[in-house]
Amino acid sequence: MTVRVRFSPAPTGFLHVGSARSALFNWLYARRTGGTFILRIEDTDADRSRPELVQSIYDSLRWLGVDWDEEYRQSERFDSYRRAVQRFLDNGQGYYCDCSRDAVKARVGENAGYDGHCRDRGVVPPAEPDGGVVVRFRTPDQGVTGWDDLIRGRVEFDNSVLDDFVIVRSNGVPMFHVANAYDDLDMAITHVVRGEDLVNTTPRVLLLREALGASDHPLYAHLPLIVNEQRKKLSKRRDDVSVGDYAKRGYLPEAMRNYLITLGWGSKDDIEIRPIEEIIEQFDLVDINKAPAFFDVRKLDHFNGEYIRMLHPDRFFELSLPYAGGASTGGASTGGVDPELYRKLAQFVQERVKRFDEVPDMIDWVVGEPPEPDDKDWRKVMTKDGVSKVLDLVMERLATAEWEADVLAQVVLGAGDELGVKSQLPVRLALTGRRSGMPLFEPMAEMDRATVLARLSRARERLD
RNA sequence: GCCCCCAUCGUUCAGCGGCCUAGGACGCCUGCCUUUCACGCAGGUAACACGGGUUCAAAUCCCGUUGGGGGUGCCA
Repeated sequence: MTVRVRFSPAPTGFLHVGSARSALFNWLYARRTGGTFILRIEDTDADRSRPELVQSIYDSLRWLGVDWDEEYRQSERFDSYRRAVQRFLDNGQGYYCDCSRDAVKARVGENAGYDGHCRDRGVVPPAEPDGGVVVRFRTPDQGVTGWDDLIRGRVEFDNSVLDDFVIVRSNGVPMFHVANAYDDLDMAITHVVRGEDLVNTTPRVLLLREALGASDHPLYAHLPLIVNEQRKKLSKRRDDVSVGDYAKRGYLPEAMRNYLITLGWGSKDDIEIRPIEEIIEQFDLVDINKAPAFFDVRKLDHFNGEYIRMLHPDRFFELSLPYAGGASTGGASTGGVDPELYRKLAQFVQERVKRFDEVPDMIDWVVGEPPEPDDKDWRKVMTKDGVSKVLDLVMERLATAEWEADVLAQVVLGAGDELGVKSQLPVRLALTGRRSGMPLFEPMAEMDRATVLARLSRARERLD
């Protein structure tokens, strides 16, 4: 039997990292087994689905390198779902119910679900839609519904705790359970890999499948959730979760993909950062962890830095150039950057950024204006003995020195040696506004003499 | 309230009854390298939630406690 898995996002928002990981695990399993990976857009709720978001889901999946073999849209399959529901109605597994929410609550209280009030009342189908009449599914009163979860082991629910749930809304549109059960059956899905937040809907889907005549069920694998630092499920409101936003901030798709996979799964050999081909080779659903995992951006940053350093220099230049002209957070805006100038700086940048959006702060002092030095940095670097003297000497020699990196280094470091003072840091702070950053002299050689001297003398004046 | 699930360093993954005086990675700290920072390299810090069993032997199996999470919609 060939593996068929699906990723079924609802287009109600941008793809977030949790969904992306679900997609990834499905995709990994399909690729590992030579199976089929299906993208199924679950857009049965017209009020909440936004068609234009489907494109953004495509974009995020493609960005991550997740490709799909088949695609379906549930909004195009309503006829099938309605036929399925009609069968339930015909054989008594489904029934009409005209109870309002308040009426149910009045009968059973706040903490209980539906009480089966309309099971045998013979409520008739509404003349027109939206007359407040829904279709419910008759769940068994006894027995258990369960499955052997690939990740969690045996999970069981007493049928007595399962309410007769709604399968068709009062507006005539079938609920996602129906679509889900019908499609998994119709599409011959063999493995359902999805978030743990869906475990409790599984018995409903299982029951629906049986009502649909399924002789067996797919294997289920419920993934542990990705949580924030409060250990709560990642939320679109509270947390930074949109895959697209990470792409914009300068994360590499390979790094994001690799990191996401390490949340809940690890290879036996303890190697985390590795080509996707190796991961595909080693991946198996049964090895996935049960416990929720915290989305640690700092570790993502580390992965990203590693991937950035693995980039061919030309590729790094290409990918980071658009960020180079971005506004810097520390200093003034760098405005548009001359690509030829940036090309010379890129090699130094590549070695020390973890994200592309760190590029502007790295180069602003060469291509634009440096930020005002931090007071603490200033005190630490500039208030040492001899700083004024070194600055004077450096300026004097720089006025006539040959404008070339080696010479500049010699001038600055030489002056320091002669006076027995560390000269690199004061010059760096005066020039770049920061205590750390790229190597000093190569970029400095790309600046013009007047600008360099002006910055040095400005710092020198401040010392008096 | 009811249902379901989870529990190894701060974080993440490894460990699937003896190889564990618990390993890797991120973070943090120290040193080396070095024009600063970063990279790299060499070290260090730090965990089996608790209590009972089972067993010759438990981080690993069972039960309970505690703690955490998810669900409980005419959303998916």
